[in-house]
Amino acid sequence: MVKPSIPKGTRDFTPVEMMRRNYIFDTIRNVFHKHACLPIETPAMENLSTLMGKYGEEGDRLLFKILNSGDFTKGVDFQDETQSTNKLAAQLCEKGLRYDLTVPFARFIVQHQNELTFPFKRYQMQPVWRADRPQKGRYREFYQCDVDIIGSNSLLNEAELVEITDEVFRAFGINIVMKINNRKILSGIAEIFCSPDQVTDLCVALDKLDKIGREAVCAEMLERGISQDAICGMAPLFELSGLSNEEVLAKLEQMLAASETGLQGVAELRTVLDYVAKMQIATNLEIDVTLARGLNYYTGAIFEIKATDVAMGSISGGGRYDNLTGIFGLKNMSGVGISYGAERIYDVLNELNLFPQHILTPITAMFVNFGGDDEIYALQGLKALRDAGIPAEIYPDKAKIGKQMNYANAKGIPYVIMAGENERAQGVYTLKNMQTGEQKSLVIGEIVEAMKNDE
RNA sequence: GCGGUUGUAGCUCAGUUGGUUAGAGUACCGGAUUGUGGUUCCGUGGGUCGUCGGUUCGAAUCCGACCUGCCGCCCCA
Repeated sequence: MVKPSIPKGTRDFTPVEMMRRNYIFDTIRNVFHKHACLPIETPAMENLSTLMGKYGEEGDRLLFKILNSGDFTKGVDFQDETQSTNKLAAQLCEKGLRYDLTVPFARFIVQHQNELTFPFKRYQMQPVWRADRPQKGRYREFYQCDVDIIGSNSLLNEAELVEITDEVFRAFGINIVMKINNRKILSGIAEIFCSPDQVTDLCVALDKLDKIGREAVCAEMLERGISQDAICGMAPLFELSGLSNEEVLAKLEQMLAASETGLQGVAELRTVLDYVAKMQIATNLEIDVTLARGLNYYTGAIFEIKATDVAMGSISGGGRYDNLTGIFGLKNMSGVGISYGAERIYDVLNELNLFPQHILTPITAMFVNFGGDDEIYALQGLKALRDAGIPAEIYPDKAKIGKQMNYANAKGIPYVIMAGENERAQGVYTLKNMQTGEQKSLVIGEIVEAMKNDE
C-alpha cells in the first residue's frame, strides 16, 4: 500500500473550503461581468518556448517543465558538460505548466487576433504553477483571477481596473490600500541619476524600501553597481512617504524635469488619479514610487493591492504592458491588467472572519428515511422541494432515527422532515427546525412556502 | 536554489539518562435510548512513532540522508 500524499505545495480542498472558494470566484466573476469582460480559458500547459524568458531569470527557474513523451532521451547528449541545465531541459521538455495567465493571454491574443474585437476585455480564472518553495500563503499550485483590457492605450482602462478592484474588495468587505506607480517614472529616475540599463537593479532595490529600510536599500544599490552620487541624488525619493498624491506628483515633476519619459510617467499617473477622482471611486489609491514589481514586461502603470487589516503579502497586482504580444509577432497591442490571488483573498477573509454564513449550508432540508411505503412518501415530498428549487436530500438508508438526526446535525442541515405512518395517513409531513427544535405538521406546499420565505 | 526549524491515532498533544505490550483528550463506531440531533454515561476499534539507513544488547528518544509543513533569503498571488 502506498501512503497517500500529494506533491509539495499542492492542496486538496474539502467541501467547506470549496464553498468558500466558489464564493470568492463567484463574487469576482460577477464584478467582471458587470464591466462587460468576457471569459476565456487556456490550457494548463504551454509550449515551453512560449513561457521561457518572459519572467526573467528567476521566472525560468520557477517554471515546471514537462518531460517529453516517448523516447525522450533520444539524441540527447548527457555527457556534454558544456550544456547548461536549461539547454538540456529544452531538449527533454517542450512543454511547461503556465506560470501566470498574462503570457498565455498574450499568446492567445496573437493566435486569435482575427476572431476577436478590439479593444478586448477578458477575464480568466484558472490555476497557475510555480516551482517556488512553499510557505504560508505561497503554494506551487494556486489560482489567479485575471482581468485585462488589451488593444487600447487609453488611461480610462487603468481607471476602470481601479474601479473593478474597488468593487471586488467592497463586495468582500476587505479594506485595502491600492498602490500605484508608473514604470516610466522608474525609467526616468534611472535615466537621470544612473543609466537607463540600470533600471532593473534600481527597481529590485527600491522595491524593498518598506521592508528593509532606507539604509539597506542604499547598500543594495551600491552592491548592484549604482554609484554613491546617484544614490545621493535619489535622496528625495526616500522622503515621499506621508505626502499627499498631489505633493508627490509635484516633487516628481521637479526631479524628473530632464527626462521626457519620466515626465510622461508623471502625467499618466496624474491622469489616472484624475479619472479615479471624477468617477468617485472610494478606494484608497496611493502613489508609491518604490513599487516596482519583478515582472519586467510592465511599461506603464503598476498596481499592487494590500489588505489594511491583516499582515499579508500583496493580494493582487498588475500593470500595463505595451509590447507583450510583440514577442509573438503582433505589434502595437498595448494592454493593462490586474490579477487577484484567490488563496490570499481566502486567507484574508478567513482571518477577518468575513465569509458569509449562508455559503456553508447548501442543503436546506433532509428527509428522514423510515423505509417501505414511508420512504416512497418521503421521495414524493423530496421531489416537490427540489422542483421548487430547494436543495434537499433523503437519508439513503433506513437507519436509526438518532443516526439520521446526527447526520443532519453534523452537516448543518437546518430542516429535517419526518413522515411515517401517521403523517402519511393524514397527507402531511413533520417539519423540524434543527436550530430551535420546533416541530410542525404541514402539507408539502406549506413546507415549500416556509422554506422559500426562509431564504 | 541557499539557511533555519518541525513531524507520535482522523485532529490537538503527553511520552522520564535510550529499557517490557507507546498514552490522554477529542472525533469516529457500538450500547444506555427501535419516531428525534446538540448535553451525559459505558464500551470497541484505530499507530510501519514522517521515510530509509546508522549507533546500540535494546531507539518514538541519539546520529545521517531524504520527504513534508513552517520561518528567513531569493522571488512573488
